[in-house]
Amino acid sequence: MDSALRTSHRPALLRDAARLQEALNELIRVLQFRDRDRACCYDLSVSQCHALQALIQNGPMTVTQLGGQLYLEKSTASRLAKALLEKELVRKRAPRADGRVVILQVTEAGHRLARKILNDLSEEYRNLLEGFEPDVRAALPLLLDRLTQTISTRMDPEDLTCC
Amino acid sequence: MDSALRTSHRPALLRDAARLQEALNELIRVLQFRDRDRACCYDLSVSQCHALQALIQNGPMTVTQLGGQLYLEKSTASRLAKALLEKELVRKRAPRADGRVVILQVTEAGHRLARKILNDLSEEYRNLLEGFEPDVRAALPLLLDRLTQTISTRMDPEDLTCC
DNA sequence: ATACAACGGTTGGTAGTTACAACTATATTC
DNA sequence: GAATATAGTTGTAACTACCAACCGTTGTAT
Repeated sequence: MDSALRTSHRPALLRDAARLQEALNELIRVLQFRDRDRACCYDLSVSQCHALQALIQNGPMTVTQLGGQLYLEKSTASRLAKALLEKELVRKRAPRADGRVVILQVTEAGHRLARKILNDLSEEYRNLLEGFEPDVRAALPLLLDRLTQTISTRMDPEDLTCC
Repeated sequence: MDSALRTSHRPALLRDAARLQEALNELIRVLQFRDRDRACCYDLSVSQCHALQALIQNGPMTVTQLGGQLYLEKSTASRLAKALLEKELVRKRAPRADGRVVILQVTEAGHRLARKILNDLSEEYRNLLEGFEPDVRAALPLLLDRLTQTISTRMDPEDLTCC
């Protein structure tokens, strides 16, 4: 069906691009809204939650590395670290060779909280995924990873801050 | 392969849920970063850009409806509208029956700017999609729409602001 | 018919997110 | 040992967003 649009490749690609653009826009709005809504439940802001998860997924790291993980400027990462330190969800690991760096390590309390958040959220995603066919369930994360990877590497090389 | 994990259904579903959770987290970070980076190019903030696109996609609407589209509080939507009005990308349509409502309509300048933004972004997405197989290209937006739809309806009914 | 509740929108105040620039302290290099 | 580079922090400013209080319009009830 809809053969008029599928006769040539170009229009199909452009149409898919436009649809992807719209779909991602809508997705980002919904996710942001959900995250804003959920964050308050744990006495943690959205970005603090992301930081905590990044530290758990990738292990102890420096402030700058944390910023890299989250695509944030080092000053922003520093303040994020400060907030997590104050809440004692993270601690500074004994400095080693280089006296400048701060190594951030998730505390037991941090792990507990993160586990709780992950449990709650996974529960939600489990219910959500039940509405999808098993093969789609499995494919979805892989596809999203690939999409993220592609977008991310498309931006990295230039690194130009504007246009 | 990996039969230990696939013998029962439960673990597979939970594992997919966890992966989806991580994948979406990463995706949202990358997209936010990209949007922050791009916004400045058009003398438009990220949320103003979203508002403009929503008004174009869904036609003229009231301030509250705009807020609904973007998952924002009406006061936030009001200020967004104000900013777009000041930039003359949007105008107030002649009020009708109800003297309270303001109907927002995109101006010619607004359409021009939106077209430009969409063109630039579609160009990016076109290049991005070229790395994907044709069937994946077509499936991706549909899948994302479905995902968005599912997340969105999962939140609507409760509408509870916290926990 | 008039008081009053409901609604749409705006404004004030506040909190969180983020970047850029300037700064401090530690390391490296020549 | 001075100059330079690097890691992190702090000051400042713009953006995002909510809640609460408000104004004016509309609808409803007595």
